[in-house]
Amino acid sequence: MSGTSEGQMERGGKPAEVRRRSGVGPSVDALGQDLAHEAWALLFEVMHAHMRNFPALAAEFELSPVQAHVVRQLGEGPLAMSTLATYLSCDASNVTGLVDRMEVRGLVERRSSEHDRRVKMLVLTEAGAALRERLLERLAEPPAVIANMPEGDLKSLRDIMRRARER
Amino acid sequence: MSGTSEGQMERGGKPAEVRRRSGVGPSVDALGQDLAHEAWALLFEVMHAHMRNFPALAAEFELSPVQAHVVRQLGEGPLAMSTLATYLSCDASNVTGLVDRMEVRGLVERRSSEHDRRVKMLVLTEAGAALRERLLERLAEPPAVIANMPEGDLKSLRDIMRRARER
DNA sequence: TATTGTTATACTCTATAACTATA
DNA sequence: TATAGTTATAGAGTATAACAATA
Repeated sequence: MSGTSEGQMERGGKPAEVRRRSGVGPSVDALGQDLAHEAWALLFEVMHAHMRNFPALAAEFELSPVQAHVVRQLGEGPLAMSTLATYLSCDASNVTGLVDRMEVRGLVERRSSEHDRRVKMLVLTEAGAALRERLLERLAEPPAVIANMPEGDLKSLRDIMRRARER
Repeated sequence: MSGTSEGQMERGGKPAEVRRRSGVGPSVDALGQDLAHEAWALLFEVMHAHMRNFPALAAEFELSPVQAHVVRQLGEGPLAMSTLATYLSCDASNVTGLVDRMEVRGLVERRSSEHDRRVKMLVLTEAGAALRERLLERLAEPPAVIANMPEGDLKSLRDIMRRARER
């Protein structure tokens, strides 16, 4: 469930254009454009192009996009199936088949929890961990749009995102 | 249950930092971290949570993620099926079923091209265009991580992304 | 009774290959 | 022959519902 989505529904309320010019809410610049909206639109545009490439990136490792996500998550330590389902924002029933396929390929293992015998903990195999290292290095490669930025922009961007993460 | 299961504990580990080899790639700062890599990692982390929410956002309009993408693309004007396949980075055969489902829902129409009768052009119906307007407004809403930024950061971010887009 | 993981079922997205109707 | 779109088929991700084992 997406907890942030309800407060934004417009059921007879004022459309976004009206709010933008009303002077209520965030700062408005000289063009009458909400600054946050503009920055977000630009960021979205830049990130969208890159995110669309993610399936192809995962395929470089013969992983589906979701499998790549799982490999990434699982590096932090053992994870219960149900916890993984929460992280993936999907129903627990899907995790069974997902893990089945990854187990067949020797990437993950199911281990029964000793505390609660209903629970199965997932861990990366040695092969899975090795694959994860390569995947993380590949993910860490900045796309051209970032790599081509001048040093000043990179430093500003880094600092802005550091602050954003702290909030 | 004291210390009985170190190996089974969930999320017990430390975040595995990606180690950067020095001397590889562009400039390296005092920490031995490549600046572009660091900025990219932060941006990726901040954006990742939001991008993962896209299926739920599309579902607010009873669209699959791909259908939402199509509605967005189709606003620019009529599009050949094959061109849409290129934009979606998928095989043309998939577009048939995709458009079938959207046509049944009255969101798009197929129109035979007059120049080349093999080609079918896709256009949004009136209902599809109306849905697109609502979808674009929803997509334009900045997530909390952006909306909560101070004005100075927002302006810097906007300017950096404007420059990046021009390159 | 409630929870964890599984199974069964159905729908969508995706790829490959074979087909059609045009060009 | 080559191209645009379709159909057939298969595999993967997703949701809901019913179920067994365990708590």
